[in-house]
Amino acid sequence: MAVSASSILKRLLQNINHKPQNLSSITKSILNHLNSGRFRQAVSVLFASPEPLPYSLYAHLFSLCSSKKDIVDARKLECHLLTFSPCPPVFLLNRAIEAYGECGCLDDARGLFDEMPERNGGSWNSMITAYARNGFHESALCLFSEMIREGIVPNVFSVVSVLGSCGILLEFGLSSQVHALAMKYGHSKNVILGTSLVDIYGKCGVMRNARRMFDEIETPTAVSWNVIVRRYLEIGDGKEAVLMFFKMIRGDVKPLSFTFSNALVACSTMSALKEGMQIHAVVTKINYEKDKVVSSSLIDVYVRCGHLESARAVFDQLVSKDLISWTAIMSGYAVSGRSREARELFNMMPERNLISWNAMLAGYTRLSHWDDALEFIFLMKRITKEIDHVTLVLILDVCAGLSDVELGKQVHGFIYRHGFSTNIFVSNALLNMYGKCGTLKSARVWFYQMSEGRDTVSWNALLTSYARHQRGEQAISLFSEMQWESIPSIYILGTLLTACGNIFALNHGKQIHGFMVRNFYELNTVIRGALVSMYSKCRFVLYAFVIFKEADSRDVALWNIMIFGLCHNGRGREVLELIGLMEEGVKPDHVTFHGILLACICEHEAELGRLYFNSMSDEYFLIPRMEHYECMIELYSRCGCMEELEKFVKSMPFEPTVAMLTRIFMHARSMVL
DNA sequence: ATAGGGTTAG
Repeated sequence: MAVSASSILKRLLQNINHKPQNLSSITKSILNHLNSGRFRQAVSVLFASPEPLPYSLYAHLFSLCSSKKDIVDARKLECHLLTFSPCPPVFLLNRAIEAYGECGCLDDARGLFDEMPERNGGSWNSMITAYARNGFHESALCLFSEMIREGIVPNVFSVVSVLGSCGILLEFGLSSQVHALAMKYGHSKNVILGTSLVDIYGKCGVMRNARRMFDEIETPTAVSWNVIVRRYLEIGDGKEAVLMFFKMIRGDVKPLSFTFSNALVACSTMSALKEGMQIHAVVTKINYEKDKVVSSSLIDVYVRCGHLESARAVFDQLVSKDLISWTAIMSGYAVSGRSREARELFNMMPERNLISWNAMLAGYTRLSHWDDALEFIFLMKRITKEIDHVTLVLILDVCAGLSDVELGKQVHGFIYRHGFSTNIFVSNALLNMYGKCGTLKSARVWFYQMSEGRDTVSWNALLTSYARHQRGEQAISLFSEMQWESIPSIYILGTLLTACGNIFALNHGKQIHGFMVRNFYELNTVIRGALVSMYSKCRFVLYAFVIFKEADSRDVALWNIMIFGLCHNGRGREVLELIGLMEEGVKPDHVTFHGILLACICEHEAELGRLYFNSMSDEYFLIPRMEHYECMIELYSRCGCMEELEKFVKSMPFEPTVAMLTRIFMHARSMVL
């Protein structure tokens, strides 16, 4: 309340100049009470006195009732006003309507509105706002159209008020009409109107219109910028959100703290470190570092970009840390795989809520630390009684990780009893749990119980379980069923390809490949790998090679799949030719060398194998693993290089395993025979 | 006299 009692006093004194008599003692006493913050006494003094007051004092008292949501005193005021002023000015009655609206007493507001002897645009507007403030947006819209029908020309205030309700009801068509009306009456230059139009078109998801409205605003205010950034963020266009933020900075408009966090969240979703850091610089420049909300978003940006230390620095320099900033940094450690440090922070937290508990638990499950997770769940059960769908999903993941279907069934019971079965995340996690535990029958039963509640993720979970448990045929037959109700994701297609490879179902594999081509799925590296692997396993290595060659870029995993595919088909020579072509930037890893050594075995290239084996540690700093030693033993044995073999076994940093000795023995015997 | 946006952690 910018209007203080003393400024009222000043205005009253000016009024008095026209009226020669002195300020009444009643008015003085009321002002006295108001000055000392005794609102109720002020009103009771007023009511006790049979004397009209200056209008500005009534106005002030009404607005105090509004802010205090004091319905009783608002009614007293109206009563006093009407008793002593037979013909009060319209604006005072509008104030009364507002007060009733703020107090949530729509009947009083509407009653007064209907009984007013005379109304102006402000009266309509107060009533419309009263409906809108109390969530009766339909009534607000009805009243607005009634106003138009009565021939009252809406001013900017009415238009803006009614647009607020349109925005909440997502009334795109009506908004356009009101928009047209506003233009007709020449309100096109008003910033606030322009901003609400940006807001509404954005809320209705018509960003093109929103952007056009924004571009038409001559000098957007900080609020206008906030709206456009927020709306871009909401429709998932983080890039444009961030671009607009920087445009705002270039336009020398000081961002609101909301705008900072909106822009930072956009950076988070895109893992845009550079932009995040630039925004951080602006935050520092205009001294917003103390802002808890901005800092929490900043922490999240750094966490998601993998810059945990920067996140920590932001957290450490916060003077007053709250639950959210604590949770943000703790969860940062948890999701980065540093659960020990996360737990230390968790223990240090001055307070925790369900979100903090869930974040810590998620840290354990992300790392597959199932035992820690389980212990934590029991602790959680003991200390906090709270649990929600996120907790349940995590607990089910733990059951799946531990393959503990008995525990999973108990959780299922809990879910049933507490009405979580309709939550799609929970029910999918349950499905996944049954699937991972290998209880495919339960998975299938639950899947059909989900009936209309299931989605693509559910299908994926079921199909993946079948594929993983050597039930490729069933997975493939389910796939055709699935297409009746959902569009398969690229992931599920990958899973199916793997299933086809495992059961040598070349025709099914080809069908899935064809399906992807026909439906313009983008073949990323992972899917390409699945295709290469499927075709190689089905002895169709030529196709595999074409898929491999057609890739725009190849990572080491794709190379490895191709190399193993060739080995699998006895094409060692081609492997040895191919690895000469490994692109710059793709470094061979353990798996690559395993494949190369297999190829050497295939082609009886003992000397070449030795060179590659040595280059592992000499050139690539890879420490050979068990499989590489096994390959070398196999290679030397097969080629009959017994001296090299002996030397090699003696040079090994560990004793040969039984399996190794058996291999050597078998080869030696076959040579003798 | 009356008008717009409304954030951060799982």
